[in-house]
Amino acid sequence: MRIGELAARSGLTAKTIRFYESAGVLPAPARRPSGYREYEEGAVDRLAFVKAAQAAGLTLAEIRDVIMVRDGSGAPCEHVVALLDTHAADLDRRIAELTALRRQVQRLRSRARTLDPAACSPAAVCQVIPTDAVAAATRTAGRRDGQQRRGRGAAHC
Amino acid sequence: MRIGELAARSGLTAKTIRFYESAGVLPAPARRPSGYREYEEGAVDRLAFVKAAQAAGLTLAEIRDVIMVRDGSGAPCEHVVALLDTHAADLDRRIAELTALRRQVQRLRSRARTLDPAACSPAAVCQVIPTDAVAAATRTAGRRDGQQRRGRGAAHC
DNA sequence: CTTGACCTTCCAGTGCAGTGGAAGCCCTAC
DNA sequence: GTAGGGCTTCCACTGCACTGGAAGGTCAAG
Repeated sequence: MRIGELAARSGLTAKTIRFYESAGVLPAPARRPSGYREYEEGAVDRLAFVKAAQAAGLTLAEIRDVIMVRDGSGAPCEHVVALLDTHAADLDRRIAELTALRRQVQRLRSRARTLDPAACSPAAVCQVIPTDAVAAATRTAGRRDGQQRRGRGAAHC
Repeated sequence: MRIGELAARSGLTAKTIRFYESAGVLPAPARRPSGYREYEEGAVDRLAFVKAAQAAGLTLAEIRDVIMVRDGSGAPCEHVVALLDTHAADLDRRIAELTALRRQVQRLRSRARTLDPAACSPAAVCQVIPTDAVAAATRTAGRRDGQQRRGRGAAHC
């Protein structure tokens, strides 16, 4: 089948499928004389796996590694289980961070109700966010290094 | 004071301070004849506010808006409270998503213990991640608006 | 023979908050 | 007069998963 049909059958766009090929999660298919990609049935399953693995929180780079193990030495199950464990730990940490941040926001929000809007001084910009209180609480949490986003789901619609 | 001293006093780098100026969260200071930035004391407070607002989950764009309200019409408290409410709702949503994902990963992980590694077929890549199970669980989950962050990093291999 | 859907490649941009580095000026101490 | 540290600007890059668009080739129907 051509890329358009694969896109329709997998629920992805043709553009995304080409991107997946370049990302190494989908093998480069045969080409027609015209240059058009010609996919076999297996491509649908492969894309289903990619979607399922993404939904389980794996990145494309991780999925690519899993697939390379699969296409090389054999069953990647151990590797996958290790990835799941790592992601579970990441999720626990992130959930704890976000929960702490949520509590902090709630505290600020509640405190705001007790403040006099007129008492807000330009120097502090806004007294609802005191310049000394929050820092410690979320210093570990709201750090901004690695992206995440996971949880995806509605990611591609 | 020059930018190096402000950096030391605020706990940021000079580079970050210049970036904040370009992002509109720190007003452009006076310049010495040499072109060096010359900051007043207030800049320390301003940067403390920016850090506190970031710790409370606000983005630089939101902080810039708050500051523009402050420097314009007056007290931005209402605006800030609205932002806090929005972020609280975002956090609730994201925590729920991540919690659902966490449960799903746990399910896959548990199920993996019952599987025979030899039964893994190349077509499915890896039976630990079934191509039909996960989708529904996180389908409702992550919109891409709220960035997550957090250090995933190549935890595998 | 043309229309239009479909396909190709390549380049660039998105969002977020910075970080890295190059090329070059300023200032003080030795 | 030179060594150094600090400062300036500008551009590019990070991570992640796409998405948009341009310029052009392919193919079947009318």
